[in-house]
Amino acid sequence: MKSRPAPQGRRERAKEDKRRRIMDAAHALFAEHGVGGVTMQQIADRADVAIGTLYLYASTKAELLILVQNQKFADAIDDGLAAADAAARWGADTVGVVLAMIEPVVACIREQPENGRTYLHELVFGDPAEPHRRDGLTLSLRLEAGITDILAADPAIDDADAATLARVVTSIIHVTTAATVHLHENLPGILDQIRQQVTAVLPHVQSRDDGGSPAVSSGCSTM
Amino acid sequence: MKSRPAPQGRRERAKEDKRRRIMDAAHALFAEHGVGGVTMQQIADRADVAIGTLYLYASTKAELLILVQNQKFADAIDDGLAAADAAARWGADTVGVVLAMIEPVVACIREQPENGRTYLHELVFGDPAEPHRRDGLTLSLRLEAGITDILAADPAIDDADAATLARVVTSIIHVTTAATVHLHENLPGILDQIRQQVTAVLPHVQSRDDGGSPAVSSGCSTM
DNA sequence: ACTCAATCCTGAGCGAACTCAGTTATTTTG
DNA sequence: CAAAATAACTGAGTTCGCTCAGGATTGAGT
Repeated sequence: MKSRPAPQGRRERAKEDKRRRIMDAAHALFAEHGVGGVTMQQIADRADVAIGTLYLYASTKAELLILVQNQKFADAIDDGLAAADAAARWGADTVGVVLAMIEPVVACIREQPENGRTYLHELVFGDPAEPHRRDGLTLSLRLEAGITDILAADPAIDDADAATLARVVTSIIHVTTAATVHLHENLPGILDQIRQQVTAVLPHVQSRDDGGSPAVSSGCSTM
Repeated sequence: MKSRPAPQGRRERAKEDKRRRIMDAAHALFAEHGVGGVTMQQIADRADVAIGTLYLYASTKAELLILVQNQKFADAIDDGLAAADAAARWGADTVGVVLAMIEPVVACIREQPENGRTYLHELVFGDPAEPHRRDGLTLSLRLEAGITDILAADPAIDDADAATLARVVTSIIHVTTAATVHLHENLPGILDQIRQQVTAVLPHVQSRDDGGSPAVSSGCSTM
């Protein structure tokens, strides 16, 4: 009766609609007040569902945050991959390419420090069984794989070490962007800290200032 | 009446006694059930104080955990420093010395995984204003300083880089010991992961089996 | 010995994350 | 189309971390 219910059952559509409302509500409230400044009840009210329903879509407040942040994170990683590609084509050295890749990601995390910190933390330390967290971890792996590729392209880096070093770089990013010690610093400051550590870690031309060694280099590669 | 009240006022003694009881209760219950399996009320009961009183001695459940764990952590660091000294005297290479230093610390954290993970996390991500957390951070710095010394003693490592690399090593330890991904692994497994990463990170003699290219390099720089 | 600050302790109560038994809406079956 | 089966939703209730107004204890002043 009354026209075709159209694609799929009505139930599916209702669910999809609810998911949207919940995500929108959570996104808006988290963005405005930070995770800690919002209650699940508020989100449920804004999404016009009961709290119980909210917990059907995200089994935890953290999961809800992750659900929302995954989107931004995914975009940031895509941006980073593109930027890294551009930088590599432009002739930047390995550290430069890595930083180009990282920059959007760090910016995304530090955009709203509280949310970004909590997000990162929940990803790494939370229960990977939760579905949204799983998605986030997959994203995280994509980031790490991207870094691995960049490192593997450097002739000075043994291919066998590339993955290990990429993991190290990931740890550096995680701690530097999320630790309370660095909370007061702005984005350029954070990126500098990361650059310093990544530079020290990669088997690059050691920047000695005792003479006149060319800084940017990668020029040592024979390409 | 009745003998000398002895050292200081009675109040001070009562406070000291309470602190002891609280720490003992927290220590025992955390050890047996893990942080998540114990309520503040249980701790208060066991220490024979009111909950309100508990919060006078540790302003947060996390702070209470930190208060308890700091002791073990401090001991572990001392053990590590001693072990590193021994290893160095014995002639171990830099990675070996670093691992000797780290081993007791990792063992301490993984002794009761849940508590160790939470402890580490609260240290790094919590509010440094809380006094006990401050103490823990100081310990953390001691660990990092120890690693810095070890690295600085290696002629292959630029003194300027030692501190930076020590921070990287600290990040590696933090993520590898506390991330959920590594939760299932046992202590040797964790230490292996750390060894692998530390080895990749330090500008050591790269083990090349491809023939004869002089490994250490940095040789591409014109120095 | 009495008063009276100062300090410390107490536990009922509050807020918020999360649960679950019961209800309602949708789809399937006869 | 009605009835049964299934899936989804609801919100009062539970738990636990944490607070704070009031009560008890101590030690100094007189």
